Formats: sequence, C-alpha cells, structure tokens
Amino acid sequence: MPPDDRTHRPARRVGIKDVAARAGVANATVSRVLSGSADVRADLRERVLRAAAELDYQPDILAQSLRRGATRQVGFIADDLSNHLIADIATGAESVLRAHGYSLLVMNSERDPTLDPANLRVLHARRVDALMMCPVEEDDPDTVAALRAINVPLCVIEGDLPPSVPASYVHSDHRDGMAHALRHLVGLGHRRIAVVAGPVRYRSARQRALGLEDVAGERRRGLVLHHVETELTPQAARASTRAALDVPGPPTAIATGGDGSLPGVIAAIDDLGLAIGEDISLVTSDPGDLGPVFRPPLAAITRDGALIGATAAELLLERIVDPRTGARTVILPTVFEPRASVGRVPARRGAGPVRSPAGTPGALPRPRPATPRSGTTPRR
Amino acid sequence: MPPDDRTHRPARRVGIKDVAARAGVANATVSRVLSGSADVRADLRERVLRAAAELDYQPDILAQSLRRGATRQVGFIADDLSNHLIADIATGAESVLRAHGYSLLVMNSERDPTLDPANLRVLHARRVDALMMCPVEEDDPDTVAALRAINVPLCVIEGDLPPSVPASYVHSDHRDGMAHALRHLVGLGHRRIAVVAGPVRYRSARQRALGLEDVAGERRRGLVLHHVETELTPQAARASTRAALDVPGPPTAIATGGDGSLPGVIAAIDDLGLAIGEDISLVTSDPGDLGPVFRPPLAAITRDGALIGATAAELLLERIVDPRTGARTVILPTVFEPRASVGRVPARRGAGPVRSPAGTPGALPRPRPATPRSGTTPRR
DNA sequence: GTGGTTCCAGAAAACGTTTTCTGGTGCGTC
DNA sequence: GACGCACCAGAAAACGTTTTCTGGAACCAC
Repeated sequence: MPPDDRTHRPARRVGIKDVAARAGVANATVSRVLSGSADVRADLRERVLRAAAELDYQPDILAQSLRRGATRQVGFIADDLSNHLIADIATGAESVLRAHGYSLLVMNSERDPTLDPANLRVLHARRVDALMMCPVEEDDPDTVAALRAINVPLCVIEGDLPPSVPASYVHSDHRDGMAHALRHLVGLGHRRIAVVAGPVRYRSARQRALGLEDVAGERRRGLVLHHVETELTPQAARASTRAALDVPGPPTAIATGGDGSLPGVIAAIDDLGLAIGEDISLVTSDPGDLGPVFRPPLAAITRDGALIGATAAELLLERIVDPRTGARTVILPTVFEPRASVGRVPARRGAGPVRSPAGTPGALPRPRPATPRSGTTPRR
Repeated sequence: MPPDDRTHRPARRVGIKDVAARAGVANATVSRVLSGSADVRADLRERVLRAAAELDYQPDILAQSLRRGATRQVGFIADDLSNHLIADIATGAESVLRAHGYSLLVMNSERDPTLDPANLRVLHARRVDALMMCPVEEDDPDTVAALRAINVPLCVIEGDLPPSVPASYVHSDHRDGMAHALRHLVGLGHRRIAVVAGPVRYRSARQRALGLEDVAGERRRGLVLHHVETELTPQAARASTRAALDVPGPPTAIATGGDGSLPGVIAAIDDLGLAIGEDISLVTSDPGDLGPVFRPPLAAITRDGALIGATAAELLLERIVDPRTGARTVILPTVFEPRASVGRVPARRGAGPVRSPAGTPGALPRPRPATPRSGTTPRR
C-alpha cells in the first residue's frame, strides 16, 4: 500500500479571490461589499453577494485578525474552572461575547499562582482583544509584570490588583451579604456567632470580615462575633470549625464564606453530633444547587455567577469599542436566602458542646464514613 | 483640548524583523533559529537568541497560524457549560491542551439545538485545529451539515452522531454503572426498583436502559424493574417519580440517571413523606460534591469529568499530529459508590405508600417551601 | 479646451510570520 | 583548474485578508 495514504483531504477553502474571480471584480471590491465599508456600484455589489452566496464563502477570521489587528477573542483566566460559580461566570461571559461576535478563550490556573503569568503570556501571544481573570494571588510580581506587558482592557473578578495596573473590576457585595445574614441571625436571638471565612489574602474574605465588623459596630449587647479564618480546604475548614465549636459557651450559629469550606464545616458539625437548624444554625455562601436540596435546606448568601460574567464581558466590550472609556468598578448585589438551616437559639446548651460518641477530642475522625450517622435517626 | 486624545498608546509590538535587525541577520534566519528547523551557524544562532531575549520577543501566534495553516486552538461546544460535569470536562481538556501548547475556545449552546450549527460555523471561521462537542440533538440536519463542512478531527462526548460524520467518541459506561447499582440493590434484597432516566433520545439514557435490561435478563425471581423515562427538569422528574412511587406495591428503591433530575426525585420522595435510606433507597448519578455531603450521604454512579475531557483532548491531539490516525471510541468506566442512601428493604410497607400530610394526590405542592419539612423532625 | 472634483474600482502594499528559492562560499575530487 | 556538492543565509513569495494608493471616467466650471 502507498505510504502517503492521507484520507484527510485538505480541501482548499474558498477565499476572497475565488469570490472576486467568480464575480469578475477585484479582491478589494469583494472586501468592500462584504464589510460594507465604502460605496460600491449597485450592480457590482449584487454580483459579489451572489458569488459569495453561491460559493458559501466564509471569511477567514485569522487573516482578518492579522490585518485588522484585532482578533475578536477575549481571554478568561479562571482560578478554578471546575468551581460551580466560576463555570457560571464563564457561561455568562461567553453568552454576551458570542452575541457580539466575540469568542472566549479559557485558561485555567488551577489555583497555582505560577500559572497566571504563564497563561497571560499565552493570551498575549494570541493577541486577545481583552482579558478577564480571577487572579490566584493579588500581589504576585510576575503576574503584575505580565499584566503590564499585555496592553488590553482588563477586567478582574473578585480580586484587588495593585493600583499600578489599570483594570475594571466586578465585585460581589460580600460585605452586605454577610452583614445581612448576621443581622438575620441576631434577629432570631443568636448572640454567639462564628464566621468561618477564608484567608484575608482573598478579597471576598476581607469583605466578609468588614460585614462582620459592620454588625459588630451596631453594638447589640451581648453579641459576640467570632471571626474564624481558615484555608479553603475541607480538612482545614473542618479543624477550624471544630476548634471554634469545641469551647465553653460555643457559638449557636455559623456563617460560612469561602468556596471549599462547606463540606468541612458540615463535617465538623457532624463530629460534634450537632443537628443543623436545631442545635446550631448555619448560613452558607454560594452552595450552588446543593442549598435547596440539602436537609435541612441551607440558608445561603448567594450571587449570580452568570450575571458576574456577563457584566465583566460588557465592561470589556465597552472599552474595546471605545478605548477612551475608562476602567470601571461594578459591585453586584448578593442575596440572602433564609432556609431551614437557620432557626431559633436552642433552649439550653450553654455548658459545652455535645461530644461526638466516636473519636477522642484530639484526633479528628476520618472524613465521611459510608455508614449512616446522626442526621436521620436509624429507627423511628 | 485636542480631540485625538488617545490615552491607549498602541505601543508597537516587537516583531521578527526587529530581532533580525538587532542581530544583523535576515528575518528568515531568526525564524529558523527560533523554530529550530534548519541548521544555522553557531555564532549567528547565538546573536539571534541574544537579540530575541534582549527585546523580549514573543512571536505573534496569529501570523504563525496564518502562515502555517494551523491555529493550535481547539474548539469545545458545550451543551451546558454551567453543568458541573461539563465544567469538569472543559477543565480536563484545557489542562491537556495547554500542556501541548494548544488553547481551548469554548462555546456554549445552552441546550438550544439551533446554536450548535451556528457555533460550528464560528469555530470553522476561526479555523480551529480540532473540535470537541456535546451535541444537543444527535440527528439535527443543520448540525450534521455544519460538521461535514468543517474538516478537522472531531471528538464527540456523550452522544452518537450519524455514521456519515466521522468522529472519535468518549463515552462513559452508563450501562455498566447502572447494572452495577441495580445488582447492589438486588443484593440488599430490593425486588421492586424504579430507574428514573432521561429521554431515550440521549445516549446516556439509552445506555442506562440497557443496563437495566442486563440485570432484568439475569432473571432474579420476583424482580420488577420499572423504567421511568422523564424529561430532565426538576418539575418533570418530580411528577414522574411521584407517579412511579404512588402505586400499590411501590418500588423500594430508585436509581436515577440524568443530570437535572435529582432535585425533582428528592422532592417527590419528600412529597410522599418517605425517608431516604430507610423507607426508600436512592442511587443517584453524578451528584457532584453534593453526594457525600447530603444527608444521608448519597450512593452514586459517578464518572470522572476531568478524565473525560483529558481523554477527548488526547484523542484529538493524536489525530492533529498524525492525520492518518483514525477516529477512535473510548468508553471510560463509571464507578458505583455505595453510601447510606441505600439500605435494606423496609420491613413492612407493602400496602401502599405513606401519604404526605400536605397536598392532595392530584395536585403537586409548590416546590421547596422555605420552612422545614419531614427529613429532620422539628422537635426531638 | 483646460483644470478641478467626485465617484468608484483595480493594483498594490501591508499585517508578521514561515518556507521556498536563489546564490555565494568553501571544500573535495577528478 | 574546472566541476559538483554541501552548507548556510539572504531575498522573496506565500498565507488571506483590509486598506491605501492610483487612476480612469464623468461631470462641472471657467
């Protein structure tokens, strides 16, 4: 058999000069007709359009981009694309961009700070017209340098960059959301509340801490707000939460912020044998579809990921169309959704937390054994 | 003030001819050095490399793409990017592609069959080197026509295209997964099991139905497997599930397949006042992070989204590198994870289902009121 | 009739690369 | 010393567009 047995025929694309030849005009005329830029005599325009339709001509965006100096591509550097909220943001952005003839080039930095500058370089070389990103580290010098080099409109989502790099911002009002949730808990009678939030190196955690301070500043008598800062892994959140609960006079309510912390918080509550919504109230942040389905349904501070992405895209398009447009900052609202996981203060539980039957205080049990536990009682 | 007050300085990019000029050689030599294609005298190579480094030269991928006829971009048409599993697939694909110098161009078809051909045309015009997609409709003629026109390696994820379009496939072994789950239930003593699956127009639903038939064919005496086909909306799933449960001699276990059905199934179980893991056993498909956190923890048939995406990307890269490589089909395993939501058959519940205190049998209650319900009892 | 506009379309340059083509140099061989 | 060949680097073509440049034709005014 012949070695050069390519089954994959190249099948030359039809180009502008094919259209020009068929219409009996010059390339330039075809281009003018199709881009509608200048005046072309009616009969020629007609011929060109017919020829283009007959050949099913599709302009080569690559060549257009090279010539025009604009790719109509927008880059998105996600810190964790598999995160539900980030995926929603990408979805919202793509939808708006697609409607305007732009495409979205996604890169994932996998929460690895060294990937941000690398990805930025790729997108620079690909000459994206604009850039949206969720930076892993806000002050990473390599990232900042890479951002300086790539001179296109930039929109940062949930993060604060040094003022030396000009950028639009789309933020969520975590401060208000947390304050709202805390006031709700206070209104139900809770006086000892723990806020389990991520490290303050994240803007969202800082904002939630401000929300906490807002409520603390309202000087409700007897109110004790405890700020628990934890890394956003299930293990860390579990340990921190458990430490916060396992004290004399423990909190009667927890408000969590931070993406990965929820499973750890729930595990810690389980560890201590507490019933959510009864022994302890729980407010979560962005539980996704888990919130309403959980038992009890989880009260939550939520935000609209698709709206965040769409807003970022619009901010960028506005600056692409008119480069004189300045960078803007948009703060989108959060909404507090009360559900059954928050309840009144339990009647009597001041002395100390209920101990989990299994496990000694020091050693954390292995996460999530497959056998049923507390929650629903085995027999009724 | 001058009207032409552009603050956005273009800041001409450094190109190959700048490097050539600084090194005192021709463009071609720079290109040869940088692409490592042909032999260049050592001293010249040295000069070129130094000049490129000094100028921080980054080749323009756009121009490279035009000249080489390859963009090093792969398009991904997702049917629902905000779906957790699809986001994982994108993540896995992007990771592999990035490691090979390729970028991922994502488009979302929002489960709208008419967007598939439109998105395909965009990606064609953008000259992607390969294409992965989750088709909304498997037999849509416009989609098939658009796929025919775009002559690049194609990998379809979870779907069957007509044989007229050549494609690689990455499938998940839903058949085996469902059979596995059903055998597990049978082993626990369950004899009346309902499989709530999506419409058979989806490949995944067809495969799960085959898994059901496999187990049915094993002729366990007294075994009744009930195939409930439902649209993948919470409302439809709720109604279908409720209808399946609300019969004399109801199923003692449910296995669900299909992305959006879980909330509806759970709602239906709630409607009838049944306790998951006690009154009725429940196996879900791909519950994401919800599975282990739910109470009781949800037994699940799961698959590795990132692996699916990575596999698709590898299949495509293999064909990009060597176009003579044929299309392949890969079936990835599913794994069954038993958890507390499946249990033994309840001792005595043959006469009929327990009625929900609220709601008449005919009218479905509004989904998800915010007040606590069954599940955890309000007082202990 | 000459000069100046205006209108419009073709020719050609440009975008930033890669690759083919061309040709000079140096060397070995007869 | 002529020829052939290998080696390597510069010149130029090519990728498929858009845009500038050029110029012919028609029209008007003097």
